Amino acid sequence: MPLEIKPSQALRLWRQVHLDLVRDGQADLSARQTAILLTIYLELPPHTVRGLAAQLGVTKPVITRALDTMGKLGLVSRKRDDFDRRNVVIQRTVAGALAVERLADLVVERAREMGGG
Amino acid sequence: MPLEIKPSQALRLWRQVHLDLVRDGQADLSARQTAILLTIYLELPPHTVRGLAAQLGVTKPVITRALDTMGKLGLVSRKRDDFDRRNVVIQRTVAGALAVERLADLVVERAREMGGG
DNA sequence: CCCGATCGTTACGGGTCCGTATCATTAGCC
DNA sequence: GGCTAATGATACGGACCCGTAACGATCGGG
Repeated sequence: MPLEIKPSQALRLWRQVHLDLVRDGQADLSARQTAILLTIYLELPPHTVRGLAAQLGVTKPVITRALDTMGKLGLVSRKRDDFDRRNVVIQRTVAGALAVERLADLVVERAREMGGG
Repeated sequence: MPLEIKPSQALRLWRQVHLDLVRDGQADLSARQTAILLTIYLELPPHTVRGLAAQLGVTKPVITRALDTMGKLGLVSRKRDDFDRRNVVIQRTVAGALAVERLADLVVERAREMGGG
């Protein structure tokens, strides 16, 4: 039961949601940061810097910096792993979950408004 | 004939497409840049700095800088308006059109892979 | 114990972007 | 011509991000 969508619809949806994000004055997340955020909130824990770097195909400092920024925004938090103290476990936050939920609603609503074609 | 999509589908689609963009090593466009690019390629010309700034709800320097960056990437180009030489007309490019088309195909394909739920 | 391997972080030099304020150029009108 | 209004570009100080390289902390096996 695949999701049917035409190229022109896809582009209009993509544009409209990005317009909404910009106009809402939300944090202007890059593609990398968005991918990291959604991976944390959609994939099963635990999440580590190493694992995220591998999934995204980027270096570890990229993840560290993104977590720094999103941490300041309250979207994620970090905690040392007590079983292997070299690891850092990335945790979800209430604010992050809310932001993700709002994004989902935004996409759903804008999709609903997309006429056929 | 609205486009039906569930919140969980929307999030998975959003994540997967962003993952693809990151992994393809493409230019890591911000939400603002994406909104600008798609507006130029989806809305009817002519496009001006002023008009784009108004549509996005941002200041003019934001548009100027974004056009600088995308110009270097070959995604857009600028030309002075011969009828009113204060204006700058933003033009599409072959590379830009290709990039937009690739994005559309990416979204369509990833949507097709989204199972129900 | 110690030493190599692995973890996440930090340092560095360079680039981009931000918002505000200012600028040069052009248009339009008297 | 001179004035105002409008356009897009630029200057500024500050913040963020990049990739590479190095770092301290920790684990685990000999």
